[in-house]
Amino acid sequence: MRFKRPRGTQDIFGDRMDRWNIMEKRLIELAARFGYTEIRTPVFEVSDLFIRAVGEGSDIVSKEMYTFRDKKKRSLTLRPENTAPVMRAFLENGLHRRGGITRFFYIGPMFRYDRPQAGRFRQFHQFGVEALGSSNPGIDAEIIDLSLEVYKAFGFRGLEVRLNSVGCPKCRPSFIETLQSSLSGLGKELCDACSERAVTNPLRVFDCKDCDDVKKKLPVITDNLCDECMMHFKELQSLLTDMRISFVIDPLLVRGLDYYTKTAFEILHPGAGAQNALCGGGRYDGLAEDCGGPFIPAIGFSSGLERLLDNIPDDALDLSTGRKTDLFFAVPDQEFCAKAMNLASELRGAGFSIEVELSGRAMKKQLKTASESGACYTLILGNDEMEKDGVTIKDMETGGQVLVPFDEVVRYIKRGRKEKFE
RNA sequence: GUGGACAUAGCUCAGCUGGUAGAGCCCUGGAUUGUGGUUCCAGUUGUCGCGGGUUCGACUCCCGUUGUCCACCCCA
Repeated sequence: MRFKRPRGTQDIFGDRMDRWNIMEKRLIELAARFGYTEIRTPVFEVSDLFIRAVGEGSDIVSKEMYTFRDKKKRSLTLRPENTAPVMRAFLENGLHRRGGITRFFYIGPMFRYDRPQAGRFRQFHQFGVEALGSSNPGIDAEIIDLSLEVYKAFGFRGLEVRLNSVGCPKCRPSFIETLQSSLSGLGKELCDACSERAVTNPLRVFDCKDCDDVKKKLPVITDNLCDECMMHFKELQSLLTDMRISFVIDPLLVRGLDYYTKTAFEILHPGAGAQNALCGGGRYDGLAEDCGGPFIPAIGFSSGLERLLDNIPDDALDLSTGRKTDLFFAVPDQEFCAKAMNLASELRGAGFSIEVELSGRAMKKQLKTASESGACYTLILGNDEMEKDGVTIKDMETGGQVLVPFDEVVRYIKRGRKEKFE
């Protein structure tokens, strides 16, 4: 074969497709239970949206975007994340004029030109939630609660909520300054990578795994918050405590996207390897203004669905309930296909699902396929049956079979419905 | 973008220090001339990822390339 799927992409079908469908259905139900409605935005946007929102210095923008030009030379980008597009849609459609809180969820593919690895793809899928229009810490708590419910719904245990506040434009710049000066005083105690980070993106030093000793000497953001951020942070903590949601304050948690303010959180799944962050989120009070809109405080999170699906405990997602077809139609003589298909549509009209075997293969194979399809009854239409104006109906559990006249087939199957299909 | 491992039949894999490929599953046919989920028999599996080099000869060694996996950067 000449063609292969592009690097970091995947074909989803069969059992895995079933699992995806079950997972998505459950996510949508859960979001609805919290009053979130779905929003679908384009998979590509004007490149500037991401450059402005996510931040020019971020890795996402500097090396991971799928950017291309269309025939009018406009620069477009396959969305690497969906918070900025949702905010763009919110503003563009004038939804902020409705007032109150707007709650959206989304589910769909995202694209990042990154090196594929366990739980990481170039086209991947995210489920995410955005609540726009409130700076109340209560909505932060709601979002964290919702994100945890997602994983509970799939049988996860032992999850850990990491919580931090990354400040706001009032307090973060001065913190970064003190951080930088304290970093420059450390000189060679820093690893090579961190020496660079100290200049380009000092907050990222907190992510370094080699510089643990150094980190203890650094100032901590939660000690340097302005009054407003501090109060927000404290209120959120007490709300979470009231809601019996346990969390770990992690002053080293910094998010890679520029738009985050105040609350930042992650949900960790210990034992998932390097890709143990199942979901990340936070508040982005400045994003609406960055996009040229009014001040709209907002918070959200997004969850990587491949990571979710691959980490679901084995016993938690039951696939055995989904019978594919009720009935199977074996047709040993292909000349009778038309008659079989007519009967099949009659049965479909009566609400049954039925698969018609049109390959003309040996009976043995047809029955084998019937067996694997999980059908309760197999209808057989060949020479013998045609001569008697009926079809053979075989009960796949008992193996017994009877000849049923054509005009009684639907009634016969319906009679069996009670025990077989309910 | 960096480092490491790997790449053989549709799938899972074997193939020792170079002599041009094998098993299981699947699939097809038969025992059962139209009857499955259990047997038994037989058969088809293939540019040994791609390109180049060394060699009388390369799946095997060397180089490059593409892809996969793992880790880093970063992130979901």
